[in-house]
Amino acid sequence: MAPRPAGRAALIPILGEVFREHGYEGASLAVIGARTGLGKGSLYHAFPGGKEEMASAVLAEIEAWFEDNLYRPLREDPDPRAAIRASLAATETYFRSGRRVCLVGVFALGEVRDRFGERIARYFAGWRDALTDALARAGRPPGEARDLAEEAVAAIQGALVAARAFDEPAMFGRSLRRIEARLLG
Amino acid sequence: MAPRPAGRAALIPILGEVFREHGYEGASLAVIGARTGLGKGSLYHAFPGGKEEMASAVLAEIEAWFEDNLYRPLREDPDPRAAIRASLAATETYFRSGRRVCLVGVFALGEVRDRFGERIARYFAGWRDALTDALARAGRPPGEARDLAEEAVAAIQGALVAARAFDEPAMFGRSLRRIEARLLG
DNA sequence: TCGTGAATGTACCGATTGGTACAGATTATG
DNA sequence: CATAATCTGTACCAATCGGTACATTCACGA
Repeated sequence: MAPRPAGRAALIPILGEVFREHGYEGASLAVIGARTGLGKGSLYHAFPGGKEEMASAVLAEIEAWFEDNLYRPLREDPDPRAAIRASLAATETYFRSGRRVCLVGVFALGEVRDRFGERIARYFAGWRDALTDALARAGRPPGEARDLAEEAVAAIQGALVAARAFDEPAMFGRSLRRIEARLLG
Repeated sequence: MAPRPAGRAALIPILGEVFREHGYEGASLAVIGARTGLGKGSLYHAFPGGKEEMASAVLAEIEAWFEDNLYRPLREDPDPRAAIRASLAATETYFRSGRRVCLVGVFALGEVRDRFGERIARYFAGWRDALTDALARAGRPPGEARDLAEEAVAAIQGALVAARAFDEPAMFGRSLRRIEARLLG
């Protein structure tokens, strides 16, 4: 596939934040235009498929980031315990210590799940499986590893919801530390 | 306050489902009308404040339901361990074994949080505090009780997100059983 | 300096949004 | 039956939605 204009790449993080803050349907072309400083002409030039293509590009970037920065290290780091610790630290940074919301989680709860269902499931499954792998390599019995991983992935999502519901971002860090204790304890 | 027409009460559960499925902004008057079988005239007669009043009424019903069926029993049941078990069973039933989403959680993640922020926080705080109370009465040290409660409330939200992301409602029941083990173990 | 294609802003499209106005139907009360 | 209050459907409103069309501007190679 032909390389898209460079500007496109720069837009994706902005689009990500807009989708995070407003959700898929809530992210109108008006607010996207305002945040990117671009008119519809430019937006549709970079993303001929409109909003759907924008969201798809954002999802692709997120998938790639998590694969590179979380899943692969969890699977491949020779020190699985260190990898688990590092992955939780990266998670805290990525979600801005609870001030940022998980776009995939938001999508999962909304109507857009029908549109991106496969990729949403893949994002979560990738996380769970990578964590399962690390836990197993750290000595956990396979079944227990998978259970713990499933629990941790869900707990992270829940911590993001709760931190936002309480309007208390610090809750996210507390949750991550509890999760780390459970995983490594 | 004067009692609203009886029809109003019957509408609220329907409105709740619509808001759950579509979110606040996604629940257009068109779909609300279709689901309730009522025209705008009737809807605005029952809820002069429009969508905001509808959502507010739904939230009020949810708050009351949780207070009556979860929070108060957790605080008052002389057998706190039985109360915790019962509250988790009620939770599984309420969320239809993971097929139903938490409206308050959905609101917390969306833009509507600005509109209902206080009540969203109160819903979560009520849950956490009631569970903290039961755990303390069951013999947990106060700090540990509160931590466990916070973790459990977040975990329930996370389990709902994950169950929907994986499109695997059974995950919710699994999570609840793990939570029960942690709380009572 | 010119030409060319990419990049961009703007006007516009039909559809839909939340909300209002109001006339007519329905119901309860005398 | 008559009258009044309560409901309810429909037509309508301005604003906004996602998306298209197109004329203009821009950067850059020949």
